[in-house]
Amino acid sequence: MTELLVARLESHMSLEPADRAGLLALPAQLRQFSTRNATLAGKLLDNHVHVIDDGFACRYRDLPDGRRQILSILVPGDVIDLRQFVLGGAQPLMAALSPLSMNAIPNGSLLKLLETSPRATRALWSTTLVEESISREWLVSIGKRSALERVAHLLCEIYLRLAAVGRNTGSRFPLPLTQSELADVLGLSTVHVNRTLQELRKSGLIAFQSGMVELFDFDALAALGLFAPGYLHLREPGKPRPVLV
Amino acid sequence: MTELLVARLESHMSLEPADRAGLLALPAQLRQFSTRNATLAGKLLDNHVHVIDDGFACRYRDLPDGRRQILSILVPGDVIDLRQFVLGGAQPLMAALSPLSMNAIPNGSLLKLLETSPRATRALWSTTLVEESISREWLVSIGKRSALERVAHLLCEIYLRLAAVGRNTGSRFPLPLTQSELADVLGLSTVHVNRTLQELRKSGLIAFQSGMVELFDFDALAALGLFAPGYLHLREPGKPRPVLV
DNA sequence: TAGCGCCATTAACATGGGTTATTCCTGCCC
DNA sequence: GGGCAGGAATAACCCATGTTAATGGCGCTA
Repeated sequence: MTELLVARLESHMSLEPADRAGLLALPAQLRQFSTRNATLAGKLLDNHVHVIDDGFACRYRDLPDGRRQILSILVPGDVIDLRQFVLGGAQPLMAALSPLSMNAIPNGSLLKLLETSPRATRALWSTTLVEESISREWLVSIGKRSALERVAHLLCEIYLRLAAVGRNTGSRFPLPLTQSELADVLGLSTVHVNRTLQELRKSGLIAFQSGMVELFDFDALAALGLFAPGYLHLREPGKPRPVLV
Repeated sequence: MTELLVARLESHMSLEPADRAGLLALPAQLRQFSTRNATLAGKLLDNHVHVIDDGFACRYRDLPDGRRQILSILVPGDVIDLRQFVLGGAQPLMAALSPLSMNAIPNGSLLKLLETSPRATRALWSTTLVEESISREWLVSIGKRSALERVAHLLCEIYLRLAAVGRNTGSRFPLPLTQSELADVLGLSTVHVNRTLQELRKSGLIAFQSGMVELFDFDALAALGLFAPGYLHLREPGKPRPVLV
């Protein structure tokens, strides 16, 4: 049951049939978490790697005095604990932003696949590189983009990431974050997120209600947010990206 | 001539003798760049991976209207183009922050090593994960830390990263960035970086002159910057981190 | 359907850090 | 050794965004 993982890997690079078969043969256990907002600490299986099957989660860091920064938004297809698998040590905390289902793959099975398939290894490696690329783009947003640009940029990003795994409906997609959580993503205050969303609504660019976003003019929003999709490393349908070997 | 690379990998995880030997056997060509401030675009060898041997560089992103965000500071031991090697596609721009020497390793040789050594693969993978971890910590800084905390945090980070590859001298270390470049790292204005450095100097915590920093009280600076070194994934001397397999 | 709690919205006000501009310093070049 | 250029240091002023606080709405649950 790791089709979604394969789809995700193939959104970034092409796979050989043997690698795809190896990945699809990985044993996976589907696990459900119904409660929003719950930290995932202690809920993940030890010695397993988890792939989000449905729902949203986030990584975050808390500072001692209560400030919180959300470090990444995790969507279906994201592998959420490769760092621990490869490097060991602690991961940033994670929390569910919606009811969540995940596939848990035993470390041992994955390890066996990686021992025999350098290409599958590089495919998984590349998902961590894409995540890094996204982190860096968020640095640009928080460091240099205005509030309006930041919000526009984030909406464009999430839209494309969801579209890559088929979780959008035309120009609509789910985004189950409160304004206060968006504030922690964007390095803004809740109040200012609200002001900024109002402004985007008044310009007729977006609707955002009950956790659903609609983009009325993606190109205009992308221009406003100085959004350039290259950092997502998505292969365009017609243009497979050259891959090593 | 890739001892520094091995040292760097071993600062994060332990290597088996065979892996170390394979890494040390990689052919490498030492290349010098004497001009500061020059973009590295077009200066790196195609189909090679580069490891910084001496000097500082940075990755950065320019926005169309001239805003610039520095995404990472690259120090000796850093491998600077693994993303391109694994994922292809474009990398963020890079620039030299000082005269620079780098070892260029042919992609083919590296690929051959990775085909045969899953552990060496995971070691290189882990350097990209550590870089990602650093990017995320920078997100916390820019998103949530005050200017004073940001500067303090950055100095602690660079100090430890340089110490891990033996490029500090007691509590002193090189940091060849202008205040305006620091501003682009920290998401601040040049003027405010200056104000903040003055404040740290007045508190007797640091000296910073001609590209050399001295930390008079690392612990106090770390407390001020809410600095917790875990995200650097450095193995403490006495506590080797458990590694897969 | 009453009551509770979380979230969104808005207003009024405060401020950290940005902007602009000037001076100073130092190293370098002719 | 005079002039020039880039960086550092300051000052004065400004504004994008933060803070605080109050109100309203909506979906639970009993």
